[in-house]
Amino acid sequence: MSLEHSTDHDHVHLGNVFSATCPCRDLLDVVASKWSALAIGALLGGRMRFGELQRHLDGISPKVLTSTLRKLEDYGIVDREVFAEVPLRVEYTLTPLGHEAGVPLEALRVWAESQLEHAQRTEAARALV
Amino acid sequence: MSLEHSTDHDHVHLGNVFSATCPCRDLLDVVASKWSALAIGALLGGRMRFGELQRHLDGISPKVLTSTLRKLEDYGIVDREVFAEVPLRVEYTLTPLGHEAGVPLEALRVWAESQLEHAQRTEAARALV
DNA sequence: ATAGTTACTTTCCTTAGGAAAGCAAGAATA
DNA sequence: TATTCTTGCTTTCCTAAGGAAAGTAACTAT
Repeated sequence: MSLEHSTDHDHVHLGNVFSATCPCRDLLDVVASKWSALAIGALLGGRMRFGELQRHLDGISPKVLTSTLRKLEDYGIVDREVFAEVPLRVEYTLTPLGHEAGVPLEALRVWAESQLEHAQRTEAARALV
Repeated sequence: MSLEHSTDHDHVHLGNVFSATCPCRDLLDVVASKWSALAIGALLGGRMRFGELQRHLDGISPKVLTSTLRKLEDYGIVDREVFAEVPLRVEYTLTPLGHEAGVPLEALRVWAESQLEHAQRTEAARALV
């Protein structure tokens, strides 16, 4: 209840996403996207290879998957491991930061899935226009 | 623990965001974006006029704000009210659905803001390349 | 007649998203 | 030896979305 004593569990608010120049705005931008949310969601289940991710994220092109994973890697959300085998094996995992981001993203995913009926209704509404 | 008896509190999983053709994929796409997250976050504080939102969402152009709000309106996440005054007044509010979406989005925002240090580190790392 | 207010729209340009095809590096097969 | 197969990409091309700047409509106040 008190703001006076903070513990290790408290996340200190250093930034403001509403400010255009705050670095945390970029972080939000990277994470708040359809493909990032799905990639992180998939990786919550454990490490995955490029091809596995591509099959899991139905409809993604290899180009977009690459750029999505690279951006997440740049921001320390996923980790990329290359195994010099033949055929080549590349595995992606979530970093601790990625796991943290995964919690609200998972909740968003669950929410979206639970709203199917509503989505169908609005789709029908738009079809009438 | 059991999946046998569901109550009114249970959200039924009707969809799968990982499937490209599932309507809930579109819903996720609309909501999982920088500007949508910020607009919904701002509106969690109560109704707002167009100009207020524009000032609150630092860096957004009126064109992008309009298209963001229109999309959210189409999906039943925000409500738009026009008051025939002079000068014109238009107010935006969250629908119940919007409030639901706001919960995980707020958590994502808080997470992004708490990770400022990390964002600065990665920014510094990229600057070295 | 001019300026001010609000909520946009329009134009133009750049960036991101998406489909399709190509590529590199070996291993296995014919 | 040549072809095929696998994986993890990259490249090219095109369209859609994002962003900056200026313009517009409608009415009030000066």
